[in-house]
Amino acid sequence: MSMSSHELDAPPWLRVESTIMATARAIRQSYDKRFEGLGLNLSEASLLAYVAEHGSLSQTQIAKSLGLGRAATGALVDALQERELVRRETDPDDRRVWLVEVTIAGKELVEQVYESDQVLRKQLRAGITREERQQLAAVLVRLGNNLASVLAEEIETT
Amino acid sequence: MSMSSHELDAPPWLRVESTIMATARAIRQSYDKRFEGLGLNLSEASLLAYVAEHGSLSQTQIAKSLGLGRAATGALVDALQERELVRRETDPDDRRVWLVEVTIAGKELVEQVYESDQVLRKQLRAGITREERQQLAAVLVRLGNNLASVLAEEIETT
DNA sequence: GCCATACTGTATGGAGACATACTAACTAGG
DNA sequence: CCTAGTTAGTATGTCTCCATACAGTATGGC
Repeated sequence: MSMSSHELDAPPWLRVESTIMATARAIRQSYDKRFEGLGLNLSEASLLAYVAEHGSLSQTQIAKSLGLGRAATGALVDALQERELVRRETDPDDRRVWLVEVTIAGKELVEQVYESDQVLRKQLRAGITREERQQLAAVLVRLGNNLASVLAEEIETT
Repeated sequence: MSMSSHELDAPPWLRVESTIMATARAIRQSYDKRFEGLGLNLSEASLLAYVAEHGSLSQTQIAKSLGLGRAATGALVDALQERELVRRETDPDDRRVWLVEVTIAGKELVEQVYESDQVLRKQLRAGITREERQQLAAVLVRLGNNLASVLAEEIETT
């Protein structure tokens, strides 16, 4: 609602931050809505698609690849497992590990995830060139790196 | 360690979304950390600075300007009021309304907020030109508009 | 004046993620 | 061996926000 036009009259740091934040939230909302018919949210769909593509993976590997914590990843796997879209196999080489795999039903669902995604992506990209998208990503990554060093610095002796 | 943060190997939609999301979270974290010494988080600092600049405002006005919901705004005002950085005055013209004002102590703190912000902003902007920042904002806004129409469309059964 | 409607602020419950701490299990040094 | 340190997954508490529902108040049509 309040996301459409960003005429926030807020202090500058908040303006930047909240624009990014609001955009992120909106993307999540759009995808959640789009995937709703499939009974998935964005995170679940992402996990499912990722595992479908890369096969048997430990939860820690998944967490790292998806940029989530291990706890959050475990919860997602729980949810997907309950719907039998995914199953956990024991790792013969390491008894601590669950190897996560997509079931047949899961693979079928992934197809629909891809379709839904393509429709939505097209809408989101309207009026934004490929070049702009790439620049957006590049700047965000640099910003992320700056943030990482700021946070790291803060820990070391300040 | 967390330097190489973003080599996400995730599905494309998640890559875009999670980059934005992660960046937003990191910004929030950085500011929270920076404001920690002042006993504030980003949202509280923003609210405080905003009210300090614009004077007596209702919570709804503040919520709108800061891009938050009314409930969240009320909670922030509660927290700031408890520390006596802000006080609520009744509106003589409308008994539903609280007019929020910054106390003397609050105004002093705002000065420090500005200082902290300037230091951090400089670090975040390292290696990013003004032009790039403006483009970033512009693209985000367009993306936000696309998202808004997608969400709206979804409701109107177009 | 009286009523329907709209708006302010609050309470509550839920979503989604993180940080921390814990158990079980692996691994390397002696 | 066996102990210390590390890692995988889980449990718990917290944070920040949203959505919804509610009570009190305002406002405009009649």
